Amino acid sequence: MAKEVSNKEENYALWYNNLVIKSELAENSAVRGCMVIKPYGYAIWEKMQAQLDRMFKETGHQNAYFPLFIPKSFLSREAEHVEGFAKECAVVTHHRLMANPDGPGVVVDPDAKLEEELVVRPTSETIIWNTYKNWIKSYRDLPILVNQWANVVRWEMRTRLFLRTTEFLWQEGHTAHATSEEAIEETLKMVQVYAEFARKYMSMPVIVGRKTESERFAGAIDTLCIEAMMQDGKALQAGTSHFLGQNFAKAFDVQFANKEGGLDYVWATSWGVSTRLMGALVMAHSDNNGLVLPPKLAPIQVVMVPVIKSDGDFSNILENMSQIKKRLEGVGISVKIDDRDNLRSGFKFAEWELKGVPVRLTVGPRDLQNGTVEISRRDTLTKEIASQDGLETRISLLLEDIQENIYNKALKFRAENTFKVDDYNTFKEKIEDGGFLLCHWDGTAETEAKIKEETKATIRCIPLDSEEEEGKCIYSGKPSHRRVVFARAY
RNA sequence: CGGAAUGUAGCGCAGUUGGUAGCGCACUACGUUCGGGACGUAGGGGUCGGGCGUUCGAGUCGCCUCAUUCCGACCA
Repeated sequence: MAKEVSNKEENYALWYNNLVIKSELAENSAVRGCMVIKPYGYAIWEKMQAQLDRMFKETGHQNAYFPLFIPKSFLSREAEHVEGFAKECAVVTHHRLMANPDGPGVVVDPDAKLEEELVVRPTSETIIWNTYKNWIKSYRDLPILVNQWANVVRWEMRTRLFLRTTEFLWQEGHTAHATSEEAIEETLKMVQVYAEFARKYMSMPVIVGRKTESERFAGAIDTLCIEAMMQDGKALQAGTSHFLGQNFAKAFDVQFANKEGGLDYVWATSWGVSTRLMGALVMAHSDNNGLVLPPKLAPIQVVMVPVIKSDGDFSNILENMSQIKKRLEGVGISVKIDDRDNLRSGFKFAEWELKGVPVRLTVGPRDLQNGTVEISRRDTLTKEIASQDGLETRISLLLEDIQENIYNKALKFRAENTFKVDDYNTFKEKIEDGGFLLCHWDGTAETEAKIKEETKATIRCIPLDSEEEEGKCIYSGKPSHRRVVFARAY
């Protein structure tokens, strides 16, 4: 099965399907494009969750939980917001089933029609701001720094495993502030948290930037984002942080008494990342042998595979391995001993590589005799024989090295596929090969739309750290002061 | 929502001009193996996505329907 996978390097979905996670659908149901995550895959999400949660708490946030169902009317309070989400909402209209009077099975009880329909949250701004209204009376109640871990549903026309599923898991931060400055600062702070997470933990380089008006979140004044490059050269938006201004406060009438005794509308932000990050992780690092997980997010960091010659040796080897396991666990490394006796070691090697475990230790009769162990690293697929002495330090350093190496590899790939382009013909040629194109743009939505129409490339973001540079718009020739990032995106 | 394809065992598939369901992998048992995806023997597992129709007889033909995948359109 794995051999088949390796022939289709561009088909990341096969890895999802065969290795970690599986897209399954209830037959004959209206459930559409909802993923089922296998335990091993979910463990990766849990690792991400745990780290992000730590980072949110470090920046002063608390977790809370709000309802799954949103009264339909809430959604229409903010004009742009409803426009952005109206076309992809699942709606609850009834609350009861009954035995089918005309045959077997059950039907919706027509008498159980809801007074007001409920929308399954596509995002929680509305229901949260409806709640915040009751929480906020005075400037003393501010800021509110809340995060929610939840599932959301967006009934998009087309799903793509992990990148755009109908139901997905995410976190959404919703903060309320007394001043515009404070909210803007929060927006910036959280996008930087995402960038740090992507770089340090996912080993995935990202560009931090600002969305253009047309790519902005429905209801936001400003949207910041992190953009990553996948191995096929396409861009993937991996996280967003929005400055919502007073839009939602006004829509839900959330005012507070300021220090001066006057009434002000609250300033808001929202920010989120989702299970899309798992798609990013797969597409950023995988190779033809399967997943390559960064050690910091790998559910299993070290897998130990015994090589067995006879039953007698097997128990000796297992004994030796569990000693090593204890030592490694003592320094905080997660270790799995693959003691399945019905599989050959070669099969296990391939299987753990498929699952992306960063380091594999092989112990056989030879090693037992010599006090050695074979160390294989997933990122480079290289092996070496090492002494069992001092293994804790050696493996700890190796895990750090792998973490860094796959980051550098991804960074190098991005650098090799990022180009400054100054004329439109070159742009049209280059964009076919994928990658990021840094170009001048006149700042108009019209130009942006034209380029998208003609090349399918969009402005991924205006990098926050972009330097001022005078130039001419690649499309219109009008003056421009900085380059923006164009790419085809997922 | 447009175009194309697909739906048969857990997974991947075959199934001829219509004749009552098969292969590989996986699974179970036993044995031989084990330093890069082992092999033998014996087993278990199916309302052929669903419905209606044609027919003596439908996995196969017709109509409808549901769902999936890919390409578009759409998409904080």
